[in-house]
Amino acid sequence: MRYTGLRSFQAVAQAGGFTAAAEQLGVSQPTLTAQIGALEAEFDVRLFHRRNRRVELTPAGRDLLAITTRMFAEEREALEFLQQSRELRRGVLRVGAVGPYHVTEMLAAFGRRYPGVELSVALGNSTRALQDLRDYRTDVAVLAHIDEDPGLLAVPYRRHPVVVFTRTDHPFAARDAIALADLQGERMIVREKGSTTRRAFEEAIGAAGVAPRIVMEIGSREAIREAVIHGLGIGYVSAAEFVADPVLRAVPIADAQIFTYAHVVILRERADGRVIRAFLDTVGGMLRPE
Amino acid sequence: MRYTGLRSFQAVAQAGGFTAAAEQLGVSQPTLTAQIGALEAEFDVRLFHRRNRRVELTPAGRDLLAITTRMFAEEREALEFLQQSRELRRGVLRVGAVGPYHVTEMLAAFGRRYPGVELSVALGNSTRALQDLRDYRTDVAVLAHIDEDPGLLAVPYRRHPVVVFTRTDHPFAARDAIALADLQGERMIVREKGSTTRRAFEEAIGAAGVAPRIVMEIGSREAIREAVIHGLGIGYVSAAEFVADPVLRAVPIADAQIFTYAHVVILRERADGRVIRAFLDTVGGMLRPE
DNA sequence: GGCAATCGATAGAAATTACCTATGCGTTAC
DNA sequence: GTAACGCATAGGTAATTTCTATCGATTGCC
Repeated sequence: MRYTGLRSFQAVAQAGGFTAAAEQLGVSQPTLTAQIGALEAEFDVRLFHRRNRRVELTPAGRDLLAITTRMFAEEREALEFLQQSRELRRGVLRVGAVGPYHVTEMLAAFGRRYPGVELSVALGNSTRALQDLRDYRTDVAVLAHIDEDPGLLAVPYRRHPVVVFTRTDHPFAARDAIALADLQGERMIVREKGSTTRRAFEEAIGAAGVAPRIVMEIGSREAIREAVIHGLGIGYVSAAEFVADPVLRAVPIADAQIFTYAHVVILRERADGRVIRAFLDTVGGMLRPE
Repeated sequence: MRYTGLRSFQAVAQAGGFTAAAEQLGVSQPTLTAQIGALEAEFDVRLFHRRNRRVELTPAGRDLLAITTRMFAEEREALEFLQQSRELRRGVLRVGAVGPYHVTEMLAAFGRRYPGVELSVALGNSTRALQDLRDYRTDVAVLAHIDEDPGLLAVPYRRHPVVVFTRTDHPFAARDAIALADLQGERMIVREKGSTTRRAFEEAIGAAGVAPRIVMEIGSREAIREAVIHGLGIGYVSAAEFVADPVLRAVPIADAQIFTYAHVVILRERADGRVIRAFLDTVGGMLRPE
């Protein structure tokens, strides 16, 4: 009652009459008569003088109007906020990712489409990214890794071939491509166990029966790159993550389909969230598995 | 729906849970589930993460909460205002009067009883006072005059004898009282036609068959006083309105009951107004005819 | 000066909304 | 492992809101 009464009061006060307010409010005039009557009766306060055919605010009504005007301004703001949220003219999208490679591209596209939505990116390893996702600290994760958790939904975004890279003084550096078999006995520096790239690579050489000579295992892309630059051996990396250098050369592997995949991962239970849907939709138009 | 939904949202957000909010709000928990569910469905926005057995605001929820908090603060203020109006801890009382004689006394008593109510007095002639009353510019009028208008309600407040006043060098000045008959042939200065005092006075001398000699008719108490001071004749005035002066002397009339009455006048249609009722009630305790 | 139009009040009924009880499912705590 | 806790669901009830029809009164127009 209190809300409806105040709303009717506000409308009548602003419209300057019951009939006008009723039209403006989309209700019938007796409704307003009843509601304002109830309000006045409950608090035993006259809010309007019904002077003949005209209504006029009492002093108490004037004071009340000042308050309700502010109140309904806030209400409008709340509804406007919700409306804008629905239309994604505002909101927040928080993304966790292991590297800036793909996520920047995705967020650029999303940002163009929904300029009102605030974007935030948390970079970290895949474990952290997944934990943030599960804890609702992020809405989306961009990962290579695929967790078999049924609570997760992973959408393949893009795949990249794994390439070998060497110093320019290595024989491979002169070639357009190599064959997997060429790696037999090669001194290689590899990623740590658990690396998605390593898993894909080892699967391929295992299937081909090729056995490079592993000289070092390092848990960092950047560190491997340094090691290769210093001539400790050759390395491999996802083509998307290869950083050019004057003394380095990336060489494709011709006869093997070794890929790493970038996935967009969300919580299945949040798949119907509006911002998340919009993000997947935006990203969906960018799918281009190499 | 919108209001109830927002109220439920506000309660859950502040209480930190549906059950706690339900208790605090005096409704059942499913009510809140339904209402917030409806709100979220209507705008397709998640406001809370229902994470296991705990609820947590989403970013959108946090933004909305900031708005609704302000909104409900305004609502509380509005209800508080109405509550205070009911208890007359605030409000306005506007009084119209012809002179400050009685109204000051009444307002002092009213002000002591209802310190929160703002008081205002408009002094003027009785015509103006009545017009202000009819136009709702004042709530109460304090008048001598009684209008026979059925729309008015006049409460007698106090009555005052009409006294004769003279210069101190006039024979009457030495007497404790005079009789009506003593006025026969006296040079008198009288009020204008329509004056309540004049009507009461003439009624009395008419009944007694006494005929003073009217030397002047003036439409102002102050002007009559000046005229008497200058020796143009003797005057009469309501005892309550007599202003002392070294050269003036007021003399009661022993054998006549000539009175003027102070009335508290209100519009009958507003007799049930809270402030007006309170005023009449306060004044009622002060009734003391004479 | 009379008639039509306008505005708010009233009465009674209909539709929508808000709300409750009972219960289920999953998690947390002892 | 069991009990307690917290939110979701289902179905029904109570309360509020709102409607239509009509009246009474005033204002404006001709």
